[in-house]
Amino acid sequence: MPELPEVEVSRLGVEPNLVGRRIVQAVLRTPRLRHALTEHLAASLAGKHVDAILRRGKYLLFDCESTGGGGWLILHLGMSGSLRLVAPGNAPQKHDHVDLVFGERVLRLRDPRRFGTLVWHEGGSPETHPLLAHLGIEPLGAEFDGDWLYAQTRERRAPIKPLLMDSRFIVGIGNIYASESLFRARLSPLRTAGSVSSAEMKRLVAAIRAVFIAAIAAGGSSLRDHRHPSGELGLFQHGFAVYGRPGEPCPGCRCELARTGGIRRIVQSGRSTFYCGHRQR
DNA sequence: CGTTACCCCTGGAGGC
DNA sequence: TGCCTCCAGGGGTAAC
Repeated sequence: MPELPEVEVSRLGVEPNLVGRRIVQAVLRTPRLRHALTEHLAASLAGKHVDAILRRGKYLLFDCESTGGGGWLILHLGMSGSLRLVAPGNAPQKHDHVDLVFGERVLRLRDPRRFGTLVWHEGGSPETHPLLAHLGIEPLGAEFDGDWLYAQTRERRAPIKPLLMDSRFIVGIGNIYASESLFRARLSPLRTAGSVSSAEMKRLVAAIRAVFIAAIAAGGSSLRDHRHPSGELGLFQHGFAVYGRPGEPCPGCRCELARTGGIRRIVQSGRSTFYCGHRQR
């Protein structure tokens, strides 16, 4: 579910409420998500002071290094995970697997499909953890620009859309925002990465940034489970140009539905891709 | 290299 | 009402 914008919205929601506070207790109600939720994990979290909450790709990183026996909590929301801030005593609902109790407030993880991840990392930077060690470039970072993307893709014969979703290459772009970014850049998802020109790559970088910035500002996309930690719904799903709109007129080719056939749905690497074959070349 | 199949899970939508 | 299939915002592996 959550792609970079939803994870960043979650981070922005929890950061001002939790940084500087101490985890009194970790309540683990489910034996495992993607990884086991052990007594060791609960014991490691108890008593830790949260110094900062960072994001790397779709991972949230809770910096707890200042406490004795310190380390990092590494959290991934998987396909259906969401974070909520609730009051102590708030009754957990189905799929509320984890509570981090911070005294007068509780950080609650809900994840129906349980593809999420919660692990404790000791021994320095979380970048050394196997889950993070091979992650690619940050799309909102300064090093990511058209020149970088162009240079990195010259020998790539894979279609551009699945490449955008490859976290070893670039992080944070999931199935929704890959389609939305390519639409904004007017690039076909079927183009091989190596065939995309320098000017087109510049357009693509600008499109990815613009879509992410707009989505974060809108509170992310709430298709099923995503919420702002305060409980508010994200609104960006109303701003999708192509995702989930097969057969609808392309918002860039208005009044030409009969000629263009509207938005198409195809499957690439097992995932749905939505695009306008008329506008995106 | 790159693609496919399959796995981890639950739930919603739609056909019958 | 039930039962069936397909689909879903992620990511990992093995096989071709």
